[in-house]
Amino acid sequence: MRLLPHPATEDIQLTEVLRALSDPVRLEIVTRLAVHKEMTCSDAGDELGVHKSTASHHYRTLREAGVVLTRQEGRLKIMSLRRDDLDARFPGLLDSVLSAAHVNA
Amino acid sequence: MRLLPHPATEDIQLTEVLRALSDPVRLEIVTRLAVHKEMTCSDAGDELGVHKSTASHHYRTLREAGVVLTRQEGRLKIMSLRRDDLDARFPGLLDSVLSAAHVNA
DNA sequence: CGTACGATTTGATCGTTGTCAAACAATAAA
DNA sequence: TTTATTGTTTGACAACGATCAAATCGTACG
Repeated sequence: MRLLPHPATEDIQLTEVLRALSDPVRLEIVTRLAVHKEMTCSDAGDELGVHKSTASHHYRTLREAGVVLTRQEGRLKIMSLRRDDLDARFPGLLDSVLSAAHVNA
Repeated sequence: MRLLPHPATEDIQLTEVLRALSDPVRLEIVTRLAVHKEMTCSDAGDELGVHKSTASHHYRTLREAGVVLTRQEGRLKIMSLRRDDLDARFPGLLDSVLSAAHVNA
């Protein structure tokens, strides 16, 4: 079970998180992760309406911004929200965004 | 005392607000507005370190996203945060962003 | 009216970004 | 080892965005 490179919690930048969340496709990914806890990239991409390479680009953006954590299991890559890390760094931010996006966070 | 065109509260879009706040210069403007309540564009621009036309572009972006309200008094334009509108539409969002930006909201 | 002031607009430049398509890589399964 | 599955990477392209400089606009004041 490998982990892809992620920024440390203290290196997560507010403007980068906001930027990552400001794209509709990425916000959709995040709201789904809020509901399903974990998702494979394949599942996430199925209903996004963009090419898989585009989806992959968004996964990377979210990961590099520190919003999601990605681990590899077999040939699957599994994403999850970095809830605790984000809450520690920017208290209340993720919750308010999720509730603003009509997700029962 | 004239008002410039602004989006109605119900037309404020989450992704546009996040996008507006994701630029360091604009986030700086917003954090100053959180402290000073009202600012002329001239005052705001003085310490931003960008050309006044660049600053003007950011004012417009914030206004069109529904983050700030701009009114004209004489030859001054005065900006203020749309706190109530943003709170009504996206409860807690602005506060969490401001506190994340180290502002005693 | 002419001048100064405050701010926007326009034009140019340069980097970034969202997108698709096609090629590639890595892992699992037959 | 061949094949299928899962994602990533690369390349190309169009759109956007941040920036500065110069011109412009609107308002107030001599």
